[in-house]
Amino acid sequence: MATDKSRQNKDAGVTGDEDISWQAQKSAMTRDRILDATISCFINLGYTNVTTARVASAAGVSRGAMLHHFPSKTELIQAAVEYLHGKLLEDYTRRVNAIPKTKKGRAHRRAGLDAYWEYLTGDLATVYHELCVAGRTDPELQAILRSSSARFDEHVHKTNSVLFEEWNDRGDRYLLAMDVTRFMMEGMAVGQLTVDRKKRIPQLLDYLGDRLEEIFKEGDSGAAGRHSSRN
Amino acid sequence: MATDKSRQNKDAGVTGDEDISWQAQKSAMTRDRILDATISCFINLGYTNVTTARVASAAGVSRGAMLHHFPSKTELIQAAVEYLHGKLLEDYTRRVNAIPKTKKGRAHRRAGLDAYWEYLTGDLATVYHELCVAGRTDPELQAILRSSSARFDEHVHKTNSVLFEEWNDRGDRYLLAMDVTRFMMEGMAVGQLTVDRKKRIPQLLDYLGDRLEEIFKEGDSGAAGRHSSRN
DNA sequence: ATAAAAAAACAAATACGCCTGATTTAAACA
DNA sequence: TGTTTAAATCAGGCGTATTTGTTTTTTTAT
Repeated sequence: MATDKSRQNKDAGVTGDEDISWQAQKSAMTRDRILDATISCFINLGYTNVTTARVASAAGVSRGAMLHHFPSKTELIQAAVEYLHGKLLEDYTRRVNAIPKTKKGRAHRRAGLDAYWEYLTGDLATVYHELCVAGRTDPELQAILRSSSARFDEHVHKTNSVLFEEWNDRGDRYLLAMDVTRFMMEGMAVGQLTVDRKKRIPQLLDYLGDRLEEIFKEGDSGAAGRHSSRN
Repeated sequence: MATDKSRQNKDAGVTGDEDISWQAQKSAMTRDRILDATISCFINLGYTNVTTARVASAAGVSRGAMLHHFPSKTELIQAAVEYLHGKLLEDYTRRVNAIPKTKKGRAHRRAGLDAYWEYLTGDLATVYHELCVAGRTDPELQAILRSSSARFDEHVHKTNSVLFEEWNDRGDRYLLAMDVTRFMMEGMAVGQLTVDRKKRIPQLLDYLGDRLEEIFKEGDSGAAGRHSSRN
């Protein structure tokens, strides 16, 4: 993977300084187009219904061309999963950064919850969840996911540290808040897969937000009022 | 294999009231054996890797015999899903009924949480979740699931009404408690699919139990009630 | 001109549904 | 009661369709 096609600049003095040949650019473009098409197929068809022919059709290339870039389906899936992780990170950070900087304190944290919810119910996270489920009985996919998810979790953790920076020195309470948030919202996202429960979602988000405030409030006023998280 | 020839009731006029022929019994037995094998294949192979040949092999019958009972794979899946729902109900009610009758009040409700957790992390619920995920891009499976899940949800609701009978006249608070419980625990169960988080699970269950008590305590004594949870 | 990139044809494997044949059971009948 | 007939249950093979990977051919860029 990561087949860098940027050689043949050895001594071609004629075209000289072009260390990235135009052919390599085009190749990389079709490669990305194929990966994008794979993600689209994940979204539209589901992981199990993805075939190399459908991906090639969606990408607008022939199967032969695709097999040239990805010699086997396994390598295609592997590259697509890494690509998906990158898009997940970009999606998540984009939503978080879209929170107005004017929001502070509780409103800021609540906006973080909403952003996380939008992220979780988006197509990318849905597909990622589907891949995790499929990985239960697909050791190959499981290995691919495991190798990529470590970096992903680390980056999310870092982003959350920024989001909840006023709290990330709380140790156990911080972990509890993260777990409660993640699990409850993931459960809500999964539950929405089957039945439409949009009406109760806002209420549940409100409730979750209140509980998070509570978790850290208790830690605050329990000992002494240090580190006021009011803003 | 397993051909128990227990049909010497041929002329035993004493038991003459057998209006169901022994052939029908045997047929129903192989039918159930096939359905059990299908569930096993769901568990061991995953929904997408289930083929008619594997099911027949696991059931110990030939594909021809299976096609006699289930003319197409779709009908097999449909019957297996209904069968799975029945087993899910039986599993859930068995765990709930296994709660010692000596437990009362808060301890009883907490035992209900544990039972629900054991149920959610069991093989059957895991497979059911997998089917729901696969149904996203499989309209046929989605229709099958929808037609069966209604009765299932209704029965679970009834069981929960017994479990939390002291609260099932609370309207909104009851719905909130059910949603919070279900979503958070489902999220925990899903999260455990990928990463092993067994260490934090008890703490989270404790937290969830406390929040449930809190929800109804507040509703009990208005805005002031913060007393210890009594029966 | 050469080598990469793209397209298309080809071969192998798998899975589903259908068909025929064999065995067992229930019923009909002398 | 014993025999025959019909129906159900079961076993296995065959053809078709789909998918994958390989190979061959054509196009394109350097």
